[in-house]
Amino acid sequence: MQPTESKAPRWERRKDARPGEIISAALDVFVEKGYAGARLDDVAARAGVSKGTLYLYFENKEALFQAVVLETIVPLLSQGSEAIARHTGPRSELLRGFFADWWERFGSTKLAGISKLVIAEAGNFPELGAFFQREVVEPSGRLLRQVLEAGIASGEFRPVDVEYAWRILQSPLVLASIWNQSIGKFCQPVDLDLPRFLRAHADLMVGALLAAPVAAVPADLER
Amino acid sequence: MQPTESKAPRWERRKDARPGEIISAALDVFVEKGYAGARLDDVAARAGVSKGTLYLYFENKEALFQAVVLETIVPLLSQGSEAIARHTGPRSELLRGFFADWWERFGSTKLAGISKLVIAEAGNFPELGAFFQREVVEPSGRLLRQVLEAGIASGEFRPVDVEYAWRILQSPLVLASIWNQSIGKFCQPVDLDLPRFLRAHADLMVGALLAAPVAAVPADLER
Amino acid sequence: MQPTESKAPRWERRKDARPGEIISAALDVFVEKGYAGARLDDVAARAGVSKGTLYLYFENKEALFQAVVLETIVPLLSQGSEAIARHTGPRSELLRGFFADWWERFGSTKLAGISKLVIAEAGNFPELGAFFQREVVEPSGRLLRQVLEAGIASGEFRPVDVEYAWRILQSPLVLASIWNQSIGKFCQPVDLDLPRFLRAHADLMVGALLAAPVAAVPADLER
Amino acid sequence: MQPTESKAPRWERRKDARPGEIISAALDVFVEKGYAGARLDDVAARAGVSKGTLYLYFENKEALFQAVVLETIVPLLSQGSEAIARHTGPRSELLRGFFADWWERFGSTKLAGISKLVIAEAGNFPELGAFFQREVVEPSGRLLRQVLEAGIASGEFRPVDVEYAWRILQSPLVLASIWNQSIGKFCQPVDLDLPRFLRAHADLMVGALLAAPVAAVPADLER
DNA sequence: GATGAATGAGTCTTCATTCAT
DNA sequence: TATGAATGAAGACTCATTCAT
Repeated sequence: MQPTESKAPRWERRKDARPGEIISAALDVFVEKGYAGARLDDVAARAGVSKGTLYLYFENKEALFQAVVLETIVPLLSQGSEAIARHTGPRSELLRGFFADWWERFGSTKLAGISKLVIAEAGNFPELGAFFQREVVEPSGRLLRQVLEAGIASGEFRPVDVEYAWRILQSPLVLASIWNQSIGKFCQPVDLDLPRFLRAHADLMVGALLAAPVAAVPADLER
Repeated sequence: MQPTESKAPRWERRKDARPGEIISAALDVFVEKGYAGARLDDVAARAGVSKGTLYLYFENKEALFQAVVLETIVPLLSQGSEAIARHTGPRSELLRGFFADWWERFGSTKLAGISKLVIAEAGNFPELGAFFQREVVEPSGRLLRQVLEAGIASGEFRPVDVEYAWRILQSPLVLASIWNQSIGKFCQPVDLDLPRFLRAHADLMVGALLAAPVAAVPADLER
Repeated sequence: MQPTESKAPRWERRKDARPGEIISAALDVFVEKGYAGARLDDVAARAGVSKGTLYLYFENKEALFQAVVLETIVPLLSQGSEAIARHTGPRSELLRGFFADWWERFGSTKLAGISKLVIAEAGNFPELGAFFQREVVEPSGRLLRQVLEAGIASGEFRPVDVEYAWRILQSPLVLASIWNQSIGKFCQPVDLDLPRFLRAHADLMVGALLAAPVAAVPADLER
Repeated sequence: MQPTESKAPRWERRKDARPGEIISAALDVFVEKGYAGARLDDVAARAGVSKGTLYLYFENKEALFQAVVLETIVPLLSQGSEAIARHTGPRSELLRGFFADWWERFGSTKLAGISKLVIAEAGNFPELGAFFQREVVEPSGRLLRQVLEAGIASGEFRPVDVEYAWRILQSPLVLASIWNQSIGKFCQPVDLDLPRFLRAHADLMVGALLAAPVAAVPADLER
């Protein structure tokens, strides 16, 4: 009847672009709904494909989740590792940079939602937790440990229990990022000043590590 | 009144005890499985009632979940400031004691599961998150802030950004307790030594605060 | 609005009767559609229950199928075993009776459809085949072997390879019953005379076994 | 004709060969998995074509299935009566030879899978069953009947109900071949000795037919 | 003609919720 | 009140079929 109407194809062939589009959609849905709560229908709809198409690219829900982690979080780790290798100058500055980068590229983004998700659902999906532990937590720990050990070796940091210190040092950032993805989304303390939080964290952690007493505390923080 | 009164009563427990028993069972199941993963069948079985009975006391799963959080968290709050008021001696010791207590009474218990659960489900239940923030996080923050301020005022601690420092100082414990409730249940690093972790935490945090160079580092860790 | 309409209950509670009703419905559907082709929706509808109800009584499709076999076929085996125990007189008569019973109670009924189903689907559902082999084929073989061995021991039958003979003797009946459940349903040879087939089978098989030559062949079978 | 002719042809195989290759692949898959269990993906892969190509030659799965049966069964039929015509000597030997041949050329081959498949699917494809009955079962029956009638006429066999005897005599072989294609694939009785089974079958059947007392029983089986 | 990416209806299974007893 | 049998909507996953390339 309407000759111009026949032009809309039922679907398009986009083999190369699909996986990325699906992963991106899946990231959104997983972060928003959690693992169990994420419906593959929703992922498909958001990616603009049909449900069946998901299974052309990913074996099942778990594989899709792992792909999300591998594609979005894991690449950050190698970036971090390069930054560390490149660095010259005091280790304390490297540490501050590391924390700042972590926050900017992970903690403040929706990727942090993945951490929250893993913590929330690891009880019911142990493989998820093990996967995240193996692919994200441990590698990221190795980076931080490396920095600490180098700083101690050079005499810049005092000797601390490195095996545990790396967890402790990053905990405030990790917890804050998780917090922002859950409770913080709805009831942010009105006056939360993120830069100031990051500064306070870096100052305290560097202070905890430095071999010599801290020299300068910004005057505006004096009570 | 009723001639049949001599027959054994069909239900023995008092109506008043039921909601509490159900909530207690639900706490266990929710902590163990998360919200979506918790099956009302399991809750009922653990409470020793039938599934239908749950609906006599709670409108639905969501209402039960809210009741659990409200009933189990509130009782936690009326403790702690007394210990602080009683304390004499160095503030650093008070701080170490505070952390040790927190871990023993909360972080290492099933109650930590509630934190995890709230974080996990706050996205779907915003009021829950707000409630937890208002009733748990902030009061506990006030205590810690009090200690820090007193230490700074007395010159024992260096001046730090108290408003943020309290979050930072407790984060490692909070995160560790949450971790233990999820991933840690299935893939604990084989050699995790909890006392050593607590010691490392207290050392680092006290080190971050002390105005004078650290004195308490064990000699065998010195380079 | 219509006061009399409220009388129809949404469903009835029939705990004891349900399993039997479901099994009966499942037998029909399985025989009609095969294992893979049987939809649990259809089973439920035919049993007059909802799909969920099936899962109150049977763990899954396979368990339902096994229940069908256990409830409908297995009881026949113990009946057969009793009949054999009760028998006195020539073994050839026992054998004729055994075959006649088998046909009447199994081969000519829709239970034979289960045999066909198992043969048809054992390739895709090996457990199904193994279950049937274990619960039906082997026990029924033991019965027949028992008869043969007793007949040989008494000198009534000539010595044959019992281990294989039992399969051979019953094959014509088994194959005919399977045939009737598949091809035979649509293209029965017009003049198939079942009693005559059964008689021919019994005559040949007894003839194959008897130590002495067969005495009487009915005159009307002569060419 | 076409200036581009010097380029390598994109498809090498002739159009005419395709249907046969597909049918051959489909035979394997159908025999292996049954109708419902056969995936067109597998058929395509085994035929070395894409799934879409199947639809160039066959309207749908059902049409492909029918083509498979029609193409593979028909060629089987133009054999056998010659062997019978050629034979001289006792009919019992002819019969033994007939059974041995049948097993070797059909019962023990993949073609037996077709019998199983037809029996399994005749319920859903009545025409298939009718076709098989008409084109395979009945012609093969005529051959066997011929042998029996000749043997009876010559006095070597006792007079039996030929019309039914031919079915009965071949049933054990037919059923065994079907069995091997389904349950037997997964749970073969450990000690099944096929030659011994064939010998037992021939002995029993010849024994059932011979007019005179059996002469051919091996001495070591005598009581 | 040939391909294979894309579709979407269909099926088993789970579980929160209802209601006859 | 208490029960637990019954419900039915929802979700992960499969695969025959279509169609843009």
